[in-house]
Amino acid sequence: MARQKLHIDELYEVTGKILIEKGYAGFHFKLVSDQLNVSRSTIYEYFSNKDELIASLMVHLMDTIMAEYEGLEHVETPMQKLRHIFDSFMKYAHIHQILLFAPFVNGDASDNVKKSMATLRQQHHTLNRMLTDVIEICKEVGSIRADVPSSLVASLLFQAIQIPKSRETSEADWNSLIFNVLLEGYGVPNGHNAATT
Amino acid sequence: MARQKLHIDELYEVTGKILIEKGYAGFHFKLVSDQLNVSRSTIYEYFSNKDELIASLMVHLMDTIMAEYEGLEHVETPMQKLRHIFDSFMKYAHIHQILLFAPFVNGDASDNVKKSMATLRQQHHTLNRMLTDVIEICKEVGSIRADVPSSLVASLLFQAIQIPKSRETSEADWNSLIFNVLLEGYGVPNGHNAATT
Amino acid sequence: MARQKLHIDELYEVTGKILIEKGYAGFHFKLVSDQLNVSRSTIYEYFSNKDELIASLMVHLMDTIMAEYEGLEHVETPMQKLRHIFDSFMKYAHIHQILLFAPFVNGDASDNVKKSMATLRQQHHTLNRMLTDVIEICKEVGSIRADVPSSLVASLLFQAIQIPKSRETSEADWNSLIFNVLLEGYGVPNGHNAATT
Amino acid sequence: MARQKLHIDELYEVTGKILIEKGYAGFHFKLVSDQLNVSRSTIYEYFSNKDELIASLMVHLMDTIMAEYEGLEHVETPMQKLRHIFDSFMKYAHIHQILLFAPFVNGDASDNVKKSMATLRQQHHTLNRMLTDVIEICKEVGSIRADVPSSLVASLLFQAIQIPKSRETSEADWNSLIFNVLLEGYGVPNGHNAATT
DNA sequence: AATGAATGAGCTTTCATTCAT
DNA sequence: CATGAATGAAAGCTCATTCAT
Repeated sequence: MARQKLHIDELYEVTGKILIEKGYAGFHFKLVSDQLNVSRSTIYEYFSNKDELIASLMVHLMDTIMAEYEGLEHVETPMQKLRHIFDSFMKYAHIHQILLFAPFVNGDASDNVKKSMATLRQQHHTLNRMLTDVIEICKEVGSIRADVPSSLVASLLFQAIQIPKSRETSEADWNSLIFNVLLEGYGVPNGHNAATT
Repeated sequence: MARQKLHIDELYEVTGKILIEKGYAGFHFKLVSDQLNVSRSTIYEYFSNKDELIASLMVHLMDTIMAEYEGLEHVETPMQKLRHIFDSFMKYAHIHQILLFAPFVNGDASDNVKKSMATLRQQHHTLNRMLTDVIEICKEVGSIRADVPSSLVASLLFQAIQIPKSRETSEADWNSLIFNVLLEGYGVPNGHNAATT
Repeated sequence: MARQKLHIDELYEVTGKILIEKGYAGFHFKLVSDQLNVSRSTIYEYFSNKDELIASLMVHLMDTIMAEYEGLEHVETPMQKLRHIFDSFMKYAHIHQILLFAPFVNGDASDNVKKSMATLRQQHHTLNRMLTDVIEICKEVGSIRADVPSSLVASLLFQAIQIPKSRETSEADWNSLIFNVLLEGYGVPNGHNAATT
Repeated sequence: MARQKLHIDELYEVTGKILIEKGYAGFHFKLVSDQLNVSRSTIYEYFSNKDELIASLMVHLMDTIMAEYEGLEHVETPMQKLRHIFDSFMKYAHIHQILLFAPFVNGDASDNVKKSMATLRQQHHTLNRMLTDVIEICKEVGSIRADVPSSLVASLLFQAIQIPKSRETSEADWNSLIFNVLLEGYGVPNGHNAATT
């Protein structure tokens, strides 16, 4: 077979795709090398083991995500901030799916992995804090019900990444709809909702 | 090693636990046999391969789930029906998590597996239909917003199984809260929700 | 399953059949127990291991064979004796096929096996000697070409057991034909056989 | 263990040897890898399973055999042709022994295996036809007795591969002798063969 | 006697990883 | 850099054999 250049970004792309499709344990170098038309051993020139590749990918993806929140302070209202965060969740839904595999990464694989995962945890924490802070402020200004735990609001917003995309609606409209439904509920105000107890 | 009796219900239990913890590809007979203190080969006396065990477990679990909907017709209002379904989602959240791995089961493993998975798909379809029907009726009687696609409502209700349980609140209260938040939204009616565009 | 009596003769029969069909290494207790509708472990009540069963079967079969030669001394001419031996080869062709697996039997399996195999070798040797003796006498009386090694004649006679049975001819006729062809050749006397060099 | 190069021809050689010694079911990769001083897994780099290796070997061997019959049309008399075929049987006796295991190959193992076995059956059929045709022609020209079924003649010629080699005679002489004995019989013409009934 | 259930040994196969070129 | 080839560890699976009932 003719020699094939390995491009890291392609490697990352394929790795992410396989992770989503097959799960963490279902990820194998063979699947990657087959799709990139390179030899399995070539990947080892760049990453010394499976977990290093995945951890490195995660850090890379997390960077993409964090970049979204650079100018967040300048966004006007807290609810607009929340919306911004939600939009970025939806925009990078696939990335968040991948990051969900973080707990599976074997940190003992190497020091590099350990470091990557530490960074990742750090950033994940930052992100979480940012979201919770915004939610708390929303509550303070009276935009979000005080009787709903912030963690629940955060959960609902985050889990929206798993909602299947609509094929009839544009992505923007679909996201708006979901955000709105979470905010206002799918119930009809003053409707026949007797079961709410 | 002293001979150890293998109980199918324990086997099922451990299998489900490992599936949730490690994912489909991360499931191995060794993990099971270690936890049950039996020999790996003993499991093969009952299930001739991984997929047969998992498929069999899924059918078993699905039966449990379907039993929940026996008396559903007698529930009074559609919204109460919806609540009933939601409650059973939450009650069997762990089961639904396991059933999410159904697409990974290798149907070619054996005819038994093929049959099990067919049954499963059938029941899954029935369940889906039931839920959608209830939602549609809720819309008709004016309990659920007509502008929200039923599939989205279904998604939100179903994905609630992934929300981490609260440690401060009783399960019943927690479920009520979630159901209520989905219905009425976490936003404050007539609050400062300018970002809803 | 209802308890099933295990009859040794059935066990022998099935064992022989499987040996012929699958070869020595392809023989498994599971195949036997399935065909006899008994439990695998039941066989161990009679034979303490695989090789013991097979060795025992072989001794049993060899006895059947040897019985054929009881009255051989009273047969008139040496060629008639040869024919008698040949007929018994053909009659017990399937048995001889089974006995061909003798070299595969693992004598270390147990002392019983060792003894059985020793008996077997002894009888095999006796049989061989008997055949060779008859051939030698045939040569002496001028019935068999002196220029053909007795071992070759023996080989040809014995290997006839592998010739597929004819479906058009009765077994007796078929055997006569083969014996005759071995004796007189399939060539036409004084025919165009220039390649015989 | 130091790394050891695996040569396909050695692999084929050892595979054939083990097949003859242990039979089809008695063939294991471990036996092979032990004899070649390579790791068992190394063999899987070349053949993805037992049957693929064996099927591949058989195709390879069959090619060797078929090459023998390239110039057969130019051989003068039919009896010389027959002799040519017989000689090649004897020359490649060990190959024919191996090919006898073809019915045991598990075609379901993979598509490659299926294809190989189809090729093999095809060639086997060609070979069979060739032999039968020559025999029929021999009959027509009066070299072979018309009262002997061609299938029997073919059987006798083919089964000669199982006759143990003589240690006292050269291979050429031994083959000539066998061919001659089959043609003319081991009986003495006009001798005391009263048992021929 | 006959059986169901359990086990270990050993074979099959996959895959991360190493190494010489 | 990229590769082909080799390897060991571990998972998948089969089967002879044991044991309590």
